[in-house]
Amino acid sequence: MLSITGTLTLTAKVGRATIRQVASAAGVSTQTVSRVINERPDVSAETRSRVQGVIEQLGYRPSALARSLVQQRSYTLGVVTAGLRILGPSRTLAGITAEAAAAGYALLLEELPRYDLDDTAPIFEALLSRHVDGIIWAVPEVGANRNWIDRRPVQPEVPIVYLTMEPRQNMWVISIDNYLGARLAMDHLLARGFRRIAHIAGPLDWWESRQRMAAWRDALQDAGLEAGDKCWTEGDWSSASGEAAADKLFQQYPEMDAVFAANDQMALSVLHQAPLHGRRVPHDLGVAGFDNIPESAYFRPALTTVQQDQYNVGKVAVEEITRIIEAAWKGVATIEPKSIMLAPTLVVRRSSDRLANDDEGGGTAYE
Amino acid sequence: MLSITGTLTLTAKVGRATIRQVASAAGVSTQTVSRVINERPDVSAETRSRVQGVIEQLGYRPSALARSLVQQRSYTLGVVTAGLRILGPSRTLAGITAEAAAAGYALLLEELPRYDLDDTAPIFEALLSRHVDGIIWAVPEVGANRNWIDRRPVQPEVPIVYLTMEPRQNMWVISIDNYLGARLAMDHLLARGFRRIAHIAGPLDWWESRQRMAAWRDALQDAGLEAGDKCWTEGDWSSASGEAAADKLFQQYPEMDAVFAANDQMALSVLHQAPLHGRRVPHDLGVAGFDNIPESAYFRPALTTVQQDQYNVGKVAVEEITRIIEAAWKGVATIEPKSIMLAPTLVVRRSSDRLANDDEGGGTAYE
DNA sequence: GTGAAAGCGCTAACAT
DNA sequence: ATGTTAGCGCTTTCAC
Repeated sequence: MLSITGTLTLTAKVGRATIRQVASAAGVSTQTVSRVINERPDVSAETRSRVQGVIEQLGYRPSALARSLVQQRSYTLGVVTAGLRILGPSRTLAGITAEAAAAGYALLLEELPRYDLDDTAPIFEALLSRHVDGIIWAVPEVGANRNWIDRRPVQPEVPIVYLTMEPRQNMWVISIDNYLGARLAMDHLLARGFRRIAHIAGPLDWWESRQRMAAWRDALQDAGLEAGDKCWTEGDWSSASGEAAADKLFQQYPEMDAVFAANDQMALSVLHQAPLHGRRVPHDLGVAGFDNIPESAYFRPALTTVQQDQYNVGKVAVEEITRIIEAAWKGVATIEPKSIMLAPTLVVRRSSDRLANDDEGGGTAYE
Repeated sequence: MLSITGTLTLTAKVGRATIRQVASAAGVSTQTVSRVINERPDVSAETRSRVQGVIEQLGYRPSALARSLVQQRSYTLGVVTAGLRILGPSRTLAGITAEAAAAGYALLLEELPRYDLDDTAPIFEALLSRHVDGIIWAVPEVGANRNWIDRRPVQPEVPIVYLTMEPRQNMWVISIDNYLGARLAMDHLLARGFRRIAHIAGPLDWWESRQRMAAWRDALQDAGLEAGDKCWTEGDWSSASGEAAADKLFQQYPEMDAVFAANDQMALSVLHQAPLHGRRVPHDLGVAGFDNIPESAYFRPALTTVQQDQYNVGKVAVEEITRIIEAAWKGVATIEPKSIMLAPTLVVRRSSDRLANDDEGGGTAYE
């Protein structure tokens, strides 16, 4: 029977055994313990079970930190987000957490205090100093907050996947196709017979807002319809701004017969303002939104809107970045960066049904 | 002039200088470089600036990993969350990220796939193996998902702060006072003259739901009013469940003159179902919700609801846990665990104003 | 004010 | 199948 005092460090803290303590208690070398915890085949069954017994008994837990240091690989992803207070980014984050867990990666999270932050160096420093294997930049493209990209070295230390932005050369970008989504909504309104369709844009320093607005304009122009300055106005995503925007449109474009709002919150305000201007939705005014927030099926009337799968954006981002990391690790020739555009879908509800029967006003939303 | 080949590792990867490379290039020892990057006073101004020059030039960045290993302290917090798809948890997370950044801590994020997960050991393993200095358990208390707490060792390796749960002995708990919040809503409805107040509860395996419901019942009973089984029903937080719940209440408790819903989404459905049952809100039916989601000011009528500052919960959690960590690090005698209950506030809007003038129906919500 | 030696906990590369 | 040596990048003694 081996004395436990052997090479045991006497000052060992309670509750945190080291590989050396395990080795000594099991009467083997640290290397053998390492082989056991990494499930390597070249350990005899007898030794393995003995070591495993000691591990259990001592409550030993390998240090991912030490492992990362020696392997120069941390199985950790850096995630930079912004605007967690609103729902979109958190959904993307949910997709990231789920897929990262499945892929065996931990997540180091940073949230930008503002969307329009240009000095991103400290964020990268913080992440890289902790040896992340890759970075997911899940910040919407707003204003000039992508300028720093052009200042970055051509070969970054770790792969970076960018979300929610205009695809660019030589970069990994994963976005929802906002233009397509808005186009789906517009084509639907046109097909339903609406002709004078107004637009409440999101803040136009957002790339997503510009995409949605471009689709609105193109759809009208392609149909030979009017899309002049009086036909649209800008909001800031909030219901409050939507209210002001709706009032403005009723004033400057009274002949409009439909409104396409850049998100559901602003569309909600249109639903509420319409009756005050003597319009019934959808008979006198068609309305469509964007996002498909959970409540939109319960607006009155239920809101036709564009569904974007933000959860999936996060999921795909992790899938891609882990592929890149694994490839680089295996020494595969650098993978060519590509952009991925995910297609949104249209959810048709009552707010765009101009021939709707008045009687079926309540009850469940139909989709 | 020193040859750069001196002690330089020739296989050094581009873009990642080590402290040794800096030392060698600056003609000093690694200790001196360490002193410079840690802003220790005992370095001559001349040496310091020379070293700093080399650091800039080489783009050297200290490895937080190596530092964590040797100092046995990572300046990293583990955050365990659940339900990022909905807004509450993300707001708390936003408070955590902001305060952690301010305190100089990084965040390792884990999301539970389900609320009612009882086998939490792997989560702790993952976090502790990465040497987190503390853990914030930001998972709502649902069903038996707190049972594992009683199985944990009395002295955990790192401090844990629990959010959104019933305060317990010898634990750090930070919660919103749901009972108080619901009581605020109920006392307000009673003060406005409503007497037969029904309740749509959240899922009753949630601690928060039970708190809100207890306050509903107590408020009625304290006023000598009825709070029997026909006066309430259970939803699942969704607007869809709220719709079914509202219908059920109109059937089983037709004499009700108000509804207190456990969240705003379910309250929204009450607002919509009321007209179908010949009730005008607020004249024939008062309605109050809980959460103050952004849209609730734009419901029609605008919704009276309870505001809970979930962002602040996250902020306070980080403040507390960093205090505990710093204290432990300085060897201060263990701080006595305590629970903190944060008070919600009531936001009074039109849906509870039974004497409201019909004319002022539209426009801006008044608060 | 500065440096040398030792070691945090682990694994890669070689022994045997 | 197992052990030895070296070292990941840094900090902590303790010298000088």
